[in-house]
Amino acid sequence: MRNLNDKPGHLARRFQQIAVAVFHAEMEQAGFDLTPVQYAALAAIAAHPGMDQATLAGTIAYDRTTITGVVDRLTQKGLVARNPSPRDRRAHQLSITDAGEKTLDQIEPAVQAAQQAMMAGLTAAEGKELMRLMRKAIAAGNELSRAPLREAVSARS
Amino acid sequence: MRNLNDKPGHLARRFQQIAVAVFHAEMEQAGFDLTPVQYAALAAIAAHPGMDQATLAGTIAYDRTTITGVVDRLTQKGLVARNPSPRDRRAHQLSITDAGEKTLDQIEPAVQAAQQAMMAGLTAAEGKELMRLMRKAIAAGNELSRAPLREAVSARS
DNA sequence: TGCTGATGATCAGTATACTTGTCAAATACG
DNA sequence: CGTATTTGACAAGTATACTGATCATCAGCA
Repeated sequence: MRNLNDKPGHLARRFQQIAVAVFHAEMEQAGFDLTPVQYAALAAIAAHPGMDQATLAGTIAYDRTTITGVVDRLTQKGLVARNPSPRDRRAHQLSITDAGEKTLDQIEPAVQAAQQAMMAGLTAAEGKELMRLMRKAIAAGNELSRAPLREAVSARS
Repeated sequence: MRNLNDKPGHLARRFQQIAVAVFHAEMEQAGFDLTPVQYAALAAIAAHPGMDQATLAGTIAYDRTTITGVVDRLTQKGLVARNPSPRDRRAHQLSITDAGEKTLDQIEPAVQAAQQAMMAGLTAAEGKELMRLMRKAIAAGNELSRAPLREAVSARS
């Protein structure tokens, strides 16, 4: 009988489920209230200030409609500012606030701890191999999800 | 700077995202409207008829509150029956209907195709190794999520 | 028997994720 | 220059997932 443990789909969900739980736990212990998505978005905005929401979505491989809500919550927490773009009146320019910058610095240890905790059962070599295999599988399937990863093209025109 | 591609948390989310998309695509192509969770629940009920919802949740590692909604939808589709348990008036006994059994048979090829498609970028050996590593990491972190996997105790002690 | 704690199910609330559709602005093209 | 297509953002609707709470019932124990 085929067990659930033989299905990559089940294993993927389960691994991600644990990863999210670990992230939340570390974040709470550090005294912050940031979800994995919110962290990824905040870090991406810090790295590419002035990007619009669609570009942000592509950079971290999230759906555009999901990003709307994420940015809403980050704005509400005062970590991100959303301003009209001078170049495209449809778009919003995203930038990180001072509070956002500070938060990003302070949670870095918790983020590192979470990434290690979710690999706790593996040796260092196994962890590396797991990441390599996931990267390879993801690269092959990138276009299959609605939210493929898109390289952030720096401003050109 | 640390790239997203070095974070197991991001890779896990991305891989799962693609896995779900692939599952949906195969399911739709086969003419069915079952989500991954609904499939897992249906298969588990078929394998252990008469189990209650809490046991089901433990068997496929889902949160109990999530299972409530999943069973609702399966019942609405006529694939699963929910009856009061004769032994515990709090509990609901779950069983698969004839339509559920038939559906389960018919979607099997699509499920297999989905499991293969999400590993398409890997060699067979790599796929096996990816599953082994995920299983190992999951085993170590099983208790960290709110919905740990629980062995379904078959009628034996 | 009465009390206490554990358990099964559900609900309320929050946050992802996705589909589909709409709207306005920008861009491409003839 | 005007139209057709694309694009950025959002709204509505569905389905996971989780936290925390409530409620009824069950089981252990004094």
